[in-house]
Amino acid sequence: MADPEGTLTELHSTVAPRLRGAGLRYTRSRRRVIEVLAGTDRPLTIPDILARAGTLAQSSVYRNLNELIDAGVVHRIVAGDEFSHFELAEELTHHHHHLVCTRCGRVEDFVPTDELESSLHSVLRDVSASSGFALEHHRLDLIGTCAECTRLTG
Amino acid sequence: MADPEGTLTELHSTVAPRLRGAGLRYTRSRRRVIEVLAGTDRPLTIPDILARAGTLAQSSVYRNLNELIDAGVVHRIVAGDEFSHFELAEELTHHHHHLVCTRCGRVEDFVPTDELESSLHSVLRDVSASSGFALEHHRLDLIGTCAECTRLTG
DNA sequence: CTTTCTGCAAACGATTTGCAGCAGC
DNA sequence: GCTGCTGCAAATCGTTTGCAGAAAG
Repeated sequence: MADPEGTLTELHSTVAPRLRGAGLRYTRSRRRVIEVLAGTDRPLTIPDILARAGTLAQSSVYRNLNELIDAGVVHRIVAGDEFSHFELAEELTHHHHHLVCTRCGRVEDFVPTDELESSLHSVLRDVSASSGFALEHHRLDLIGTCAECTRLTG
Repeated sequence: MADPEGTLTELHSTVAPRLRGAGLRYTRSRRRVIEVLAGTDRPLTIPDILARAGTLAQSSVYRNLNELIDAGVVHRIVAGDEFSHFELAEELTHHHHHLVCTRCGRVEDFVPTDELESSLHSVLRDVSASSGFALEHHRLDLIGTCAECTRLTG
């Protein structure tokens, strides 16, 4: 958490007005949660976050995450695993999808090629238009076994 | 559930050996669950299934679904909604993706064009190959508001 | 100061599980 | 018959919530 490049500072100044706009205070706990999420390249579970955050009540983390989600700053991923996973909203980072490991439940990010995204977009527009569905966003997950689990169990 | 075309009979004769292969009996409850899932065009929740199945204990449905999933005959969809949704495995029906409504939690099927699927496949192969991830399958969901909810609430 | 948070512990609710009797083969 | 399944009720466990004291502004 050294932040030599001022990335966190920049992040906080993006997040702060969003919360204020939602009538929320940008408290120390919320800042901590945001920092933890910013300091990783994969969506984290509540236990992950608690382990990295120092002293924070579990209930506060749950509550804060829900508020951050309502404010559009954090995104929840339900992977089928026992825990939900949380990450910063794509708007604060970059568009990506997920690799979900069916053995260990771990979720990792992957950034799609422009080619994939543009063909995806054009087709999705058609589908939603023809079914009267108002598309907000899409979710593309690759399900399988991560490198580590493959190594361990074949 | 008239089944004039014998579709259900055919389905049962596909499912039965799979269960036997997994050391499971194809009991009346399990047949019923399969029939209910076959009789709809969208993934159902446990309450949905109970409402359509006649008299079945909730715990048996939960238990049976898990066994059917282990046997590869049923597939679980976690939509972020309070309940999980269940559908027949694609192998018993056809490949498709989902439209998930963020307002009412309803999940509907959509069948992708060949164009989408083939570009998806080629890119996904690349991604998984380069990350050491053993790809089993993919999941593409469109998230938004369904036609009905749009009509009701704008 | 007033309002909104936090931490604790208790409540919730979807899903799982133990057990006694019943059905599949 | 033996084994595996069902139904019921109780237990589990991730997540939510009520409340009294503590920070934010």
